[in-house]
Amino acid sequence: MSVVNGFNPSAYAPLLRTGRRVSNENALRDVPCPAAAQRSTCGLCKFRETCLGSSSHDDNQFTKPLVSYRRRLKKDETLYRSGAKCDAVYSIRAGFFKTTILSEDGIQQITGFQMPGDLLGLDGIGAGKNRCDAVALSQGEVCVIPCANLVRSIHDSEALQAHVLRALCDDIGVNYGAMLLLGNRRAEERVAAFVIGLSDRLLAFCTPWSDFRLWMTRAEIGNFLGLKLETVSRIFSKLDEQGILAVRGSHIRIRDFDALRSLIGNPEEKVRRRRSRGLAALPSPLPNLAVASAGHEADAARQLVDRIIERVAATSDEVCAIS
Amino acid sequence: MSVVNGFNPSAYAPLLRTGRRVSNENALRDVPCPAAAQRSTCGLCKFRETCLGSSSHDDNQFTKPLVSYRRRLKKDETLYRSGAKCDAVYSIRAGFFKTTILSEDGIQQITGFQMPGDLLGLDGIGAGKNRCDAVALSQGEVCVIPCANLVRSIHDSEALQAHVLRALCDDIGVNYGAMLLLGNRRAEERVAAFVIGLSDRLLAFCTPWSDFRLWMTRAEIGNFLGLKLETVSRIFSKLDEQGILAVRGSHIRIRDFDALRSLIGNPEEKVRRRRSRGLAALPSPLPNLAVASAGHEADAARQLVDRIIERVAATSDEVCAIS
DNA sequence: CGGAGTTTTGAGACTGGTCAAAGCATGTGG
DNA sequence: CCACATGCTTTGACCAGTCTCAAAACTCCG
Repeated sequence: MSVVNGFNPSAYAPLLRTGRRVSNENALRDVPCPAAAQRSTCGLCKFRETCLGSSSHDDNQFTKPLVSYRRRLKKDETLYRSGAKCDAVYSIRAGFFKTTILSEDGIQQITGFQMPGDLLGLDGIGAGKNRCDAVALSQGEVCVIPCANLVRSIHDSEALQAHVLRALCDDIGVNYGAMLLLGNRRAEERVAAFVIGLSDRLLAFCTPWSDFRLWMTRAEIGNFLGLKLETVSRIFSKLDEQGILAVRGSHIRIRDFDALRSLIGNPEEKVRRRRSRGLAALPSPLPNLAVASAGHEADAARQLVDRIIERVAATSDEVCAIS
Repeated sequence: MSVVNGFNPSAYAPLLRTGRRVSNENALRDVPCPAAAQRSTCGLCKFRETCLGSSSHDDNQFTKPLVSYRRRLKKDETLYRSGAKCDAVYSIRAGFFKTTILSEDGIQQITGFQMPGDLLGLDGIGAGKNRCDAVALSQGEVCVIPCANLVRSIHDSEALQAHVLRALCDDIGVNYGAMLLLGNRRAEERVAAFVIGLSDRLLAFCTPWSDFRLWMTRAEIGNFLGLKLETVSRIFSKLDEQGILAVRGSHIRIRDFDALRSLIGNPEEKVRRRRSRGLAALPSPLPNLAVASAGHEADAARQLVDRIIERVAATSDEVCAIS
């Protein structure tokens, strides 16, 4: 680890203290476990080693700082717009975001939800233009990494190059998962997978995985999942009745994780129907468990172990509340 | 252009001549315009400048050859498997391919169809593992680019780095388009968009855009589009009846391109219903025409002009048949 | 307390899926 | 060269899941 690695609690503190608008200062306040979030914010960042400049140990040469400044956003504020020149990439320090595309005939599709530790705008560096709109779902803060810095640094540092390639490829993997979800899953499965996916990512971000806030509206969830908001609402209600989830407005709690997970491959009594002809539901010719679930792959093992440990250990839901 | 740029007609000729199995030697025979295909194969390749090594003019240093060898595949042969170590990336010289992912519970999703000029396996370089299975839909041939070569060369050549980033980002853009298709479009729109997309790409690949072979089965089209094969078949039949397409088995002809295109935003008399609430169908707040249609962006202008010229000029369908 | 936006819930319509059977195309073997 | 087998495609009838429209309930905020 280099001395200056970007993780500096004091640099983070102002975000907690400031906030002229008390009502909207929810970027961290609403995260059930602010201390944990604070602790891990820079630790999750892919560029933490080089963000503020460091004497890079792999190339034996000095690298200039990646991050030029930080930017804070209010809820509903747009970070960047599709089609605009991509002059920077962003690493999320705080807050939740969505990215959307807009078709020629005005149809909007949410392509993803992002949280602290995620990168925004990386998909624009290839063409030099942003492909999405990025909008804050809550108050948030991002580290601004100018593309010029990034491209230069990619050339200088093999580690950084690997990071960027990795992030891009992971993104593609996540998109593949989304395509599978949209193309092959019924509504209930999609919602279940969505909640599980959120839970997984929140866990990596070190907040409680079973009890969190949905930063997006039903309409946004539905848009992302290819469903209408009413359908999402109905499924939430149904899973609530079944005791699998506890949904109260924008707050959700996973009460039976296994049941939730089992919804995905086994849509109730439809199972016996599933031996259909055609492409779907092959009896898994080779035991390929690696793909299509999310974007984990190399860290998957470690994360999975962490998750299992935490989930098993957590008989109560008050896991992170100690801090 | 460097002297050795990989485009060498004599190197390509063997593929045309060989073929112990007369019946399956259809990689090029079935393309309506073999001469055009041959002409453009290497010209479309993103690595044509450096594939065989060249004194790169942007870095003023000698670059080692990218492509180590070529590999020929029979129909239904697997180029690489998901989860396997990604030791190479492939540039398609001939033939058509599909990439698929397999979920943990055995559901398969086709993530894309590839044709000459496209890259395969690039999404694996980040994690070092392939994320998809890649399978040949026809006899084909690929240039094998070992990852080691590629990663080394990315570091040496800024142009190549840009190419790779560009290809990855374009891939992401295409995936976004697919998500929009799967999440927001009805069956007829999906099929129409699929045919148009194929046509566009075949045109870039310099084969007739209006009259081509569908290399994939109905089941594969349906899987890709999130529909069942019967639905695809029904829609083909319907568009055939309407005189928009002429579909005979695996051969398709676009008879009314404008009508086909107009199907996408305006699903018949549903238009007036479309003033729905929620996220969909905003009246296009900003005229953003850049996204979500396909992967073109920088070359879009040129390609578009070409396309329009060719499409307008082509009163008959026998465009490329001169060669 | 009132208003705007979000969520829930219901009733009915319709798209697309499911199952089934017949029609075709392609390749194989006699 | 033809008959047959296999796999793909087409078409029909029926049904289920999801969408649409509508209205009431709720939440958040001024």
